[in-house]
Amino acid sequence: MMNPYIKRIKDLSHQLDPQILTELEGGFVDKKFSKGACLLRPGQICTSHLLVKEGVARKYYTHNDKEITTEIYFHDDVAVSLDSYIMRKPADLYIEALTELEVTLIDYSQFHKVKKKYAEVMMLDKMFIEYYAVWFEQRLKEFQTMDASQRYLNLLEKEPRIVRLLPVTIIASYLNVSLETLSRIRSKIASE
Amino acid sequence: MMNPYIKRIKDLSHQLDPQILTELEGGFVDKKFSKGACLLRPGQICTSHLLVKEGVARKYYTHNDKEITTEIYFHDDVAVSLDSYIMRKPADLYIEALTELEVTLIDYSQFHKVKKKYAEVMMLDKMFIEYYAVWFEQRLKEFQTMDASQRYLNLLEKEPRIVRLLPVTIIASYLNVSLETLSRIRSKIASE
DNA sequence: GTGATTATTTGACTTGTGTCAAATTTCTGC
DNA sequence: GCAGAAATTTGACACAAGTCAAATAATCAC
Repeated sequence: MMNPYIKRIKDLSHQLDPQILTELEGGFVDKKFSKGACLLRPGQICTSHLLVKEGVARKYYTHNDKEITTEIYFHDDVAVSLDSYIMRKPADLYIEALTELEVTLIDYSQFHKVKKKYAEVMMLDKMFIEYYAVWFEQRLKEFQTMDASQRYLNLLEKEPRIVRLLPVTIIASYLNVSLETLSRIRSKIASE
Repeated sequence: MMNPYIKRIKDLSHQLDPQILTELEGGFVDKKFSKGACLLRPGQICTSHLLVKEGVARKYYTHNDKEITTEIYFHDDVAVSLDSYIMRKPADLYIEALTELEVTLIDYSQFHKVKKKYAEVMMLDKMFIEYYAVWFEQRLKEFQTMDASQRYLNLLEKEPRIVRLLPVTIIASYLNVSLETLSRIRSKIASE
């Protein structure tokens, strides 16, 4: 189920020296958000990674009053506006709690210090971003090669939790189709 | 013109210790390709970065016999199949010379050795991938929010060299529209 | 230059998907 | 359980963009 590269990152991070882990955890803060709460909004600078412990969140931006959902986070996923985080500039998107949500905030500056000190942490961070880039490349390919139905079926196969747990509005905005089109796709599939 | 983040990466790489530069260059090999030559094809493992010194190249994949161009490289751009390179698995795309081409191959294993030895090189590599991820995110956004004409106008503004120097076939496949549609878009713009 | 090939444009038609509006179903609070 | 709100479905229509085919323009070999 889990991507093998993500698995490798996890395995390696569990093998880190306890001393390093302690230093890393010095920059961790646990926080709870209620459903609908906004963890990041346009104009704010994203100064931490958000590690989801419990609940579901999403990242989205708006364009012509339409919401476009770009990522959906479940347990153990990491939410961050990479653009805002690395360039240290204001974000142009929202990160929102879709349910009651518990996250661990991994503060930029503490994480940065530990990365500078320990090459293996820098390496893990690099691996995380590599995975992120490959994920984006894959997702772009899906938009370039699949029509709406194919994207839906693909999502159903690769991310069944999204289809199972989230309202049509969110699923549609993640697939970048209108509510109505998604509804028609589903009824067509059901009638086959 | 140049992206500020890319500029920062370049500046930092010019400030590297001469000793490090020498070690890095130990893994460099210059190579020439003739127009139409293939630098990488599906099934091969991408074991180096290709730094373009002279000429133009592109990356593309095929889907239902249609070519989809994902990146176009000019002087100083770096071509690599990230997926194949980091996972060390066979590529599923082509990298092709669009003109007579001169590149510097940066070999994986030598580069890897130097990265392990010098944290600043690892850092630069990480910054490169961060940029790549942000670039992909941006490109995905373009496909999600712009129609064919907007994508063309956007390309004209952001990457005029592509529009100016390359045949319609390539431009169309980079914009993910048909030849005919691109042709109509251009004539419509010309008539305004 | 001339003919042959290739690239580009134009035309006619089809289709996927969006939009707006209305109907229906599901969810909520009380 | 019921009223009202919200979410989802269905219908009618419009339009962007694809496809196939033919015409025209540009390029190349000799």
